[in-house]
Amino acid sequence: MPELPEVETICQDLRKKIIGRRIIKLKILEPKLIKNPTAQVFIEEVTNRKFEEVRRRGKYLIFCLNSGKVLVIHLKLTGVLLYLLSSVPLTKQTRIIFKLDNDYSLRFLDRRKFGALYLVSSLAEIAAMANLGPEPLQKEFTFDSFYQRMKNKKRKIKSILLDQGFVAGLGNIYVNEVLYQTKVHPVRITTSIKKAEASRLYQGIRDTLRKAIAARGTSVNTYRNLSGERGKYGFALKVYGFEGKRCHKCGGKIERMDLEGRGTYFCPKCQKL
DNA sequence: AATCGTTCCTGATAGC
DNA sequence: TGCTATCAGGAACGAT
Repeated sequence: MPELPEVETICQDLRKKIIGRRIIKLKILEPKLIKNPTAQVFIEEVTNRKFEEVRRRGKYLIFCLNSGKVLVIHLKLTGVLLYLLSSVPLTKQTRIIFKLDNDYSLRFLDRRKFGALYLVSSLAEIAAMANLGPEPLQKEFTFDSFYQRMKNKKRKIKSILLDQGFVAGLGNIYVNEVLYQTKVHPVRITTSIKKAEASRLYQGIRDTLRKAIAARGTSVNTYRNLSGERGKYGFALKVYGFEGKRCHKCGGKIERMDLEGRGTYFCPKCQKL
């Protein structure tokens, strides 16, 4: 599942490849993925426009076009963006193709069709984006506000870290890893979290995200970068997907529980309730 | 306010 | 072997 480090990796690669490029043809094989205007209007407004800027906000990719409109893509669970020579044969999971003015295409693949594309005049038109919390690697994400906002809620720590309105960009893999690293049980209630623990969480979030970006993301599943390569952070994972395996800190067994529909991995000895 | 269940979807896998 | 049921989960949504 692409989370902040994966989307950031794609974003960095996109900047190098598509800035200044014109979209000369757009093929939508799966119109359902276009959430904002109709697929027809989307095609009309994207075709012949140039990519001027690419940015990331949370898990959203933001493409500013030279028309002033903004294309937004969320990869959800299985979305993949590939920059390929247009002559490369299409694969089965290809859903949308942006043919560029240089023999290359930007292709959106999505095995499970959960992805979402929008074309808007302002990001505020996308409600979920308007409600996004701070960017964890930016200045706006301070320890004081992180701790205060946590204290103002009465929720499970794992739920709140996954909440995009609390902090933008974390997903299930990195939240499991951060909680394990910092020895905080996923079900701990935010009001009971001590300042020292919150501090470890805050640092852990930033540290983990930075390292994962440096490793170009995690490819547990379908994630691939723009060139179709896997991220290397999967080798650094310590709990996610390790049910029944030994905890490398205490030698105990990693357990898995269901928390609000998400696979939740933890070491019951290191992460006490 | 917080949580729960449901929906979207397909491929991998477990079980028979 | 080959079928079918189950599971994975980001985020929106409605209900409790």
